[in-house]
Amino acid sequence: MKGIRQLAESLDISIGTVSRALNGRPDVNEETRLRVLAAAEEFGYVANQSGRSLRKGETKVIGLMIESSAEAVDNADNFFLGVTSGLQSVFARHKLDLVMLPCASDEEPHEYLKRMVARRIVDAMIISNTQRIDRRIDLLSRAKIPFVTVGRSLSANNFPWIDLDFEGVAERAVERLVARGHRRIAITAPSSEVNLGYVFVESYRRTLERHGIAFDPSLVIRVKSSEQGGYQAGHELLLLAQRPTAVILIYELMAIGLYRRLMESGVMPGRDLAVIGFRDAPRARFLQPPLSCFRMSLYDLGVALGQMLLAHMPAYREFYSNDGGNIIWPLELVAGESDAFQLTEV
Amino acid sequence: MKGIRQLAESLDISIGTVSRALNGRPDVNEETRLRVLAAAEEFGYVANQSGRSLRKGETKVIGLMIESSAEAVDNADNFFLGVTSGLQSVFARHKLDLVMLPCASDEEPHEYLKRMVARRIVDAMIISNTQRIDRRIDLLSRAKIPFVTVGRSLSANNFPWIDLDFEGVAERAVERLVARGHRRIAITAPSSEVNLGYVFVESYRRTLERHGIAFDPSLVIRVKSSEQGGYQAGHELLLLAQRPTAVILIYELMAIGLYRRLMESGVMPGRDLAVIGFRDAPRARFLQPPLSCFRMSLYDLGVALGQMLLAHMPAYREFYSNDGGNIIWPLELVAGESDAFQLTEV
DNA sequence: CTGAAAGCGCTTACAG
DNA sequence: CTGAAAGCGCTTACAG
Repeated sequence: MKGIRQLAESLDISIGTVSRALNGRPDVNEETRLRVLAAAEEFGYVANQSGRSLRKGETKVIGLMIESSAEAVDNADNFFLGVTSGLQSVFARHKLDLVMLPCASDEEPHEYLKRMVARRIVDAMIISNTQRIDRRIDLLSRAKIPFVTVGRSLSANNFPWIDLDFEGVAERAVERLVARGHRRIAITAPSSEVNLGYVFVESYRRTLERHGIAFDPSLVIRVKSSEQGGYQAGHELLLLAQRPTAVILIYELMAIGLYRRLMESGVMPGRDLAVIGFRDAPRARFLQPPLSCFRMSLYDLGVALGQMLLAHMPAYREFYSNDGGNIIWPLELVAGESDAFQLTEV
Repeated sequence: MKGIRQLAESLDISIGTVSRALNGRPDVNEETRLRVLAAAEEFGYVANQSGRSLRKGETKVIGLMIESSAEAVDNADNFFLGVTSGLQSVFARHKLDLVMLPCASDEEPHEYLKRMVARRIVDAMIISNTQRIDRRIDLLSRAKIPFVTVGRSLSANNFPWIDLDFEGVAERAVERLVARGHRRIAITAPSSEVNLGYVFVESYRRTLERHGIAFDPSLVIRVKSSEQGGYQAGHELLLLAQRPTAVILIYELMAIGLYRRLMESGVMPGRDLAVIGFRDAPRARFLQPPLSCFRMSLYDLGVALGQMLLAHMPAYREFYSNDGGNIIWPLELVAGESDAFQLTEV
């Protein structure tokens, strides 16, 4: 079986009728439709996507761009795989397929996206890992490709995004530690220009100042967002002249490396140093003492991203209310034991 | 800028010449080519993939099918992200793009693949998680879509595959444990029909028997290949009337759950029970005592998969020798301390 | 309700 | 070296 032509020939009707029958158009005799459907099923015929796309100007494919850097691999981040399920549950309603587009680490993300967009492989894009200045946002805006980002950026002031509540997490983490008597609280920040780092540290700073604690730049530890980065952070913490009594992590897997480095020096998390992590991750659950961190549903985030994206696509917007609001995605505190001690005055 | 027609118009030449210039055909005046290239760059023109695919009958896209089940998400497996880099390094040489096709957990993998193949979104496929009987292999063979699998299967006797050396791992693990005096060695096996489970257990059985140790079905513990599965395995081990002195795990993350369950009962891995894991994973490196396990390069595996696939594609086979040989991918032992004790007679 | 025909954006023999 | 034209597989006005 090749194409619609062969199928039509075998049924002795025109390709137009076959197409209409297959696409559920109302102006087809019911008996004809049944014959066509049966034959298509028998021959395993499915419309060639290229022909269809060329004619309709749409591909019915949505792309999710991810970065497959060595760092991402080492981190073994399940973030996007988790989000994927939620996205698909929304897209499936409209027979849209999701493909993940991995940008190789040796390719510039902007160039990669440009190529994907120009080739018109997808109708819309979801991008993530937004940088403070992110040219991809201009690119997509100018190309008029519907898109939504995971993460804010300064690059444009009006585009659809959903971002995790980094402010809220930093604020609540600081509050929690201050309530337990901590005044010297360190924080980790990513060494890259990813936007969330700025948001996170800024909220930390504001919350500290609200409590009359001066912001000390030496307590902002810039490391990679990885297990290794956590180890490095532990190392740097221990070297500080006046050691902090607490540390807030920006990335869940850092806790693993941090714990290890601390324990190597006989410093016990949850007893000698309070630790609060970011997102609850299955892999971090084994930590002893259990890590205090924040939890969210990746699936629900995927659903929200999918709906927001469709609300911005002409063909689907009727089904989704676009209130124009971007979303700060809330996270729920999971109290562990890594910060469960009251600091006694030294 | 829309299509080739507009670009040709702006240059006042025919679309045929533009196409030839852009595609590096030799029969184009060098000056003309330069003008075309400059204009294309300026307008950000890139050939529409649908038009191109339709005409050429190829998409220049390779698909990597992955399964985004809840289990896969929880496991946070970086396996495919790691392989991706290697694949891309090969594909980039031929301007082929890689897309990851996530099959939703509520869709039957065979149906999903059928749809992807029929729509002709990709020129070739890489599939994984091969089952003992896997209809996807017949599907791809019949559709004449070039493909390569990660994992063997009984479904066909001649198709290109690369599989991890499960035999070798099981064999060496058993040898190692026997050499340390163990006779009662348990093994975990996946509860699904995934082919590797059969290979793994069969090799374990053969090696035991070679050492005169009878195979005891009660020591084959069927659990999910996940952290939770490891916990469950630990639980079942402890319940066995005659407790084994060693256990071999089929999946790296199981070690995390296993350790936890054992420690809850005061059973210390590496002292009270020998443990050997499968693949070395960044996340498992924190385990105390360090896990004895096996190591491999995901990147190199990706390169090998990419090359094997291209050797089976008419358009690229000239560049790659296809010796028809499938590959059993070797893993290297990383000796930890989880099995570093000699069993003394009880 | 159905058929014949146009055309989506490309690439490539074929002429010249 | 270049242009004009055919045609890849579809969908969809347009006639009837």
